[in-house]
Amino acid sequence: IPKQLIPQIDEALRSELQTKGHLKKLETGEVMLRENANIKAIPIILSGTLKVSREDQAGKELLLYYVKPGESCVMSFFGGLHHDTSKIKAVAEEPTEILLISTEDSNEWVKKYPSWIDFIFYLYHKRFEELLEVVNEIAFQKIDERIIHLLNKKASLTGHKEIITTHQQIADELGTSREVVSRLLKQMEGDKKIALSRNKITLL
Amino acid sequence: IPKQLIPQIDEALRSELQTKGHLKKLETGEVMLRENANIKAIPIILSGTLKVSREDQAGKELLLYYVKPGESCVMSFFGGLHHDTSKIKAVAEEPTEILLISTEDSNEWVKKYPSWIDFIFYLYHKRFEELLEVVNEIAFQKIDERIIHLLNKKASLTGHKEIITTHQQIADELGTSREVVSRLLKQMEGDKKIALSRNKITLL
DNA sequence: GGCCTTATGTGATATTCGTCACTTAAAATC
DNA sequence: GATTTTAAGTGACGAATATCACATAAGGCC
Repeated sequence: IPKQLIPQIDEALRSELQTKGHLKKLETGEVMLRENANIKAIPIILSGTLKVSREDQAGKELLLYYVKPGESCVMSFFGGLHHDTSKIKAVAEEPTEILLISTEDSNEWVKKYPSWIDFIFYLYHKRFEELLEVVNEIAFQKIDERIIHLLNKKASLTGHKEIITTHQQIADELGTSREVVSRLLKQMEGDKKIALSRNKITLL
Repeated sequence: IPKQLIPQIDEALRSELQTKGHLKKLETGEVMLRENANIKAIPIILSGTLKVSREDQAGKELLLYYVKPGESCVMSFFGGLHHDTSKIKAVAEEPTEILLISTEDSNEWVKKYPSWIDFIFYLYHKRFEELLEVVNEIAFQKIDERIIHLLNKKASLTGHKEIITTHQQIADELGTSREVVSRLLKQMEGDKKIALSRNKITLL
């Protein structure tokens, strides 16, 4: 099933993925990995999107990044190897197909396929940079800027200027409260930056 | 020079580090790597401490983590490979000795020494988890809690209950202002959690 | 079409934090 | 020991955000 999804790996490895990987389909909203869960496998996204977020003790959430087709949740990689528990939560944003790779297989491929190593390194690095972005945002940006940024991210993810979401959801992803988001969105509507309707925000 | 510093690598690689690595000494406060600089080598800390932080456009700073002996600044690893520029700043907290590894050597070792791969993976993972911690802190904790946490971290780093620092420095590391830090510290002193004097904070 | 659920709008108010404008104090230098 | 530099203390104020308490509206469902 995997093809030009992951260009950086070689053919032999690609066919190993085919035979050893275990296909799984997730519904929208289905939780792939919850915090503190044991990590048993490494998922590679075939289609759809995973949303990765962090929660604090009080249950407040914060979006970290999206995992798109051809990518993987790297935390699983090393974590799986060392019987670590997950520090993050991963939820399907839309119907999503993933290929589960056992930690044993991955471990073996590290020895056999240099391109597997490259792939993992690439993902680690990418996620690392994304995390740095998140740090920058929450440390230095005001919530209205963060909302704009999030809306743009969501729009580029789907390719639509219309974003199907609720204010509550945005608030959760930014770790703030619904009222704050509603107020700021209303303000942006006044500034003709967006148009609001129930369950939908349109970028202008 | 390297010895039981990095237990996870094997002897052959250890001697390669000896011969190929280039020793460098940094003074306190000396900048090893600034943001947007080209990455030419991977540093391994032999003694001392590197402080890694992020800056925003306005020049505000934020401490990300400390790099201790036997560890490395992983951003360099992949970044060096792909001629990336640095997203972070690294400064010596105290007189620090580092071993510089060229990206070419590292690249070769990836093929020759499995333990080098393990080492890099381990560091990536560790740094990743630390970054997640930072995200949690700035997203969910109030500044007084973050100050306490920082003081404890500094104390455990040196092994002393007396921390040599200024309020300004703490403010910088947390990305806030000096006045805020002074006020909150004063409050903690009232609560008998710490004792204050010029250039020094003592944990009680 | 009426009812119910869920989403959104909004005022009032409290906290937390950032900023400005100083003062005071400690240490460093001469 | 007087002077200068640097660190710390503090009041006043403003901005950003959080929280509470509702009112209103939009869609789904019977």
